[in-house]
Amino acid sequence: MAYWLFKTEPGCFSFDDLKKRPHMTEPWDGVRNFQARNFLRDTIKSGDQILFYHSNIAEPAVVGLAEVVRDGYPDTTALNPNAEHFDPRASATKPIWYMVDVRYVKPLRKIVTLENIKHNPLLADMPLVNRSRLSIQPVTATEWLIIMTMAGMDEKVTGQ
DNA sequence: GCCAACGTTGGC
DNA sequence: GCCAACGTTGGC
Repeated sequence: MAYWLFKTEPGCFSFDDLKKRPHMTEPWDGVRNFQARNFLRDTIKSGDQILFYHSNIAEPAVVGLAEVVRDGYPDTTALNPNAEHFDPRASATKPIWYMVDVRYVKPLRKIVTLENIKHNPLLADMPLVNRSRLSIQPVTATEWLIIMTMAGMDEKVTGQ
């Protein structure tokens, strides 16, 4: 079981949007970056835990927890000419882009802002700090525990 | 809304 | 396969 940080612009898809459908899986589609694609296709597995991060807002922050419920599979929005993230290079046999399904777990008791994270030297190696544009990022178990503590979460390792 | 960082594209 | 131009991300 591994830990990840998934970024999203809340104006596009927010943690509340995920919460509205707690009993449905939400495909995490539209990722069009090769490094993030590789994580989605090869590394991220069902059961992995997710820090849900809101970007491109006044106070960017980790706001909640989610969980991967389906391993990577082809992102068919790339094949749909009407879809926002259509990619004419993609095909059914060579999908290029991948996605996973995630489910809502729970909000953090206190959100952990980017500013909070930047102020903690133990989190200085997070891609969020030094390679902020990567939209799907690995999180170490240590980083996860630190962020759970900052978030006021009693249970250090989540799941339920 | 500005702009720096940086990933991607395409000419050579 | 280098690298300049271009486009996008995302913090501020």
